[in-house]
Amino acid sequence: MARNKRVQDREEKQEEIIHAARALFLNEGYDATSINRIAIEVQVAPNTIYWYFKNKDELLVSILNAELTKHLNAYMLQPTQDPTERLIWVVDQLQLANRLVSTVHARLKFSTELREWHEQFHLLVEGLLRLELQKLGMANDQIETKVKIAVFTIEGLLAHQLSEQEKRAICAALVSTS
Amino acid sequence: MARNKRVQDREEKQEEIIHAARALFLNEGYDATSINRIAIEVQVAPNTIYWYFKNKDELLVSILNAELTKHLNAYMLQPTQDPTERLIWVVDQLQLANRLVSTVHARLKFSTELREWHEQFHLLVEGLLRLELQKLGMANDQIETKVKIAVFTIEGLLAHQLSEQEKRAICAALVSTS
DNA sequence: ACCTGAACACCGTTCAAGT
DNA sequence: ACCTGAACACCGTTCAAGT
Repeated sequence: MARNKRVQDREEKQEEIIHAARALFLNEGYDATSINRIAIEVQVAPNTIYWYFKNKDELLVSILNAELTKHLNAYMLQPTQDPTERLIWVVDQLQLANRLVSTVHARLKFSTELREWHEQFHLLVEGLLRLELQKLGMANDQIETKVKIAVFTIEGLLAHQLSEQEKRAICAALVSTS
Repeated sequence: MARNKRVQDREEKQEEIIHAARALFLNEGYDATSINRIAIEVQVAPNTIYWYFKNKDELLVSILNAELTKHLNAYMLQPTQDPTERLIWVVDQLQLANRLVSTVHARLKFSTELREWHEQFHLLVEGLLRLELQKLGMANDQIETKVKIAVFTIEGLLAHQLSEQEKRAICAALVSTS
């Protein structure tokens, strides 16, 4: 059917743009990557990007959703049961996407779509953390505060490069039930 | 002396620009405040700003230094000895300058001067926190990790608006010695 | 439906010229 | 020393026009 063919093409092209933009955002940064630069990579005119995405921030959100799906899958399939190691694993994964993470925070004030995505992401991470802390048998009245401290600390770990040793000590402290 | 007179004038004009820019950065935000807008406020041509400050980020650093001096003074004069209350006080002060704080983080990647200022600021805050935790008699091998968690959590508190209740619970947990 | 050339409005910053 | 008019290079985005 012509209808389906077209939809297929559109999605392929969208993914092509997402893929190119993702690489550029990670390597050069969001601000340093002009729409023009992405367009060159995909071999179209700059304004063609706007046929597939409402604007630069929505393109970013599309990239983030693709990344999230990918990593969430890996998280679920993780073998380790040790909570400290699981937390370190998450931090390491986020570290690799560090540039995207800080871009999200930097652009919160410019895009409501991004703000919504960010809020969803926070709720998701908090939910996963809550589960881990419950599994450890932490008292319920402590959990909410600990979860928030943990989430903020993870963000801090990403924003400020610490040594491997400091990172591990912090992660261990975050999941300690004392 | 003509020499001194001139220096005086220059500093006055600089402070005038700092004062105007501070208000605009706080009310409208750094990005939303064009150099042109500041120039209008001070009644000069846009490029005149560059006679007094190397660029927009250096103007920001000047504003930050003025703020820091002011608040550091108030911190030292604070009457309360309760560590939780002292911490909440700091968070509240930073909350009021919230827009400046997030601007600093957003612009770290664009300005080395700002990066240096930010690092100094972190060292200062960590130092003050370390002192507070030592006063509480916390074990030395725990302090470094706790200090880092506290600093990151404070940043998180500023970035994400929480309720008064949550804020207090978190601050209390940060200075708990258990 | 998809793509483009040309333009728009705006930005921080620079430079040569004035006093 | 201090200030300015005019320009530069660049940005994300829009619009009318093409196929």
